[in-house]
Amino acid sequence: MEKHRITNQRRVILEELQKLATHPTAADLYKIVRRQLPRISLGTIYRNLELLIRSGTIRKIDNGSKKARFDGDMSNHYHVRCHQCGRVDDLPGSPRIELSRKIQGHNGWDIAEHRIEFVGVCPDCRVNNGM
Amino acid sequence: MEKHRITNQRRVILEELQKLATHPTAADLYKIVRRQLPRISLGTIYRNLELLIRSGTIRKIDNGSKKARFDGDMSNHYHVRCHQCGRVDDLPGSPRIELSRKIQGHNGWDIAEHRIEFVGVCPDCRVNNGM
DNA sequence: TTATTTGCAAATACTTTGCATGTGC
DNA sequence: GCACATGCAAAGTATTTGCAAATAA
Repeated sequence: MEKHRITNQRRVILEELQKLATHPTAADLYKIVRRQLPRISLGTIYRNLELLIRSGTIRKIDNGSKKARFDGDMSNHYHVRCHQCGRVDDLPGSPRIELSRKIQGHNGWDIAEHRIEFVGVCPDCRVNNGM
Repeated sequence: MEKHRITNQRRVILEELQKLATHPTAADLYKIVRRQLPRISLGTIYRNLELLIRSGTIRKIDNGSKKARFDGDMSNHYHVRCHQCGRVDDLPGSPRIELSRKIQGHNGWDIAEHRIEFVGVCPDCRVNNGM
């Protein structure tokens, strides 16, 4: 098992991520954390996010874009992503565990989990579109 | 509406993609198409994939990795992704259209579609893991 | 003390783009 | 003929990494 220290950088990164419901990108988080730690580097953001993922404290959201987004809420939930601006919101309601069970063993695959992502247009973009 | 020509490059790229059930990356497809068109460039692969997506002929699969994968099968289906090697297979069974309907209108979102991705370990990796 | 972590900068990986040339219609 | 497409190389964007200095335990 890896030995992890509680550095200021690590603590602030995690605190800020857990404070947000907005699933920030690494660059978003960099901007936010720099308000408290102006000398932190983007490399440190990435290294700590990676480490926090490995330790099961946070998770990375696979969204269509090239930029990864991060989620400090480890409870099981689904996401809805805006096709236009990339914003990701949480959805209420608990996951359908039976979905994974149903697929289990299909063609020799060992299924651990499933993700559901709804894709649409967020309220802000709807307004901007003039709807 | 855009005017598209049927170039050799475009035709071969589409044919090869539709021939495959393996959801290749752009680089995979580049390697395959070069067997027929040795002078094709990777830029042309990307430009044509992009154009074919815009015209609704193929689709991009959002998988966790940094490399995009492409799917020449536009029928509605779900995917299963290998956590270890990145391989993506199709799953049988038709999508649960009622899922999107159920979410529709949540918090002002306009939902167009949903995506389900199962994540696990593929048969090959299971064998390599000694299971 | 000392193994881990950081800041910085350079490197990497994938994708996109500018431009002169080529080609489908 | 000419608008669209290609090949090539350079640029762009997100992320990762090497290394000397800093620091938590």
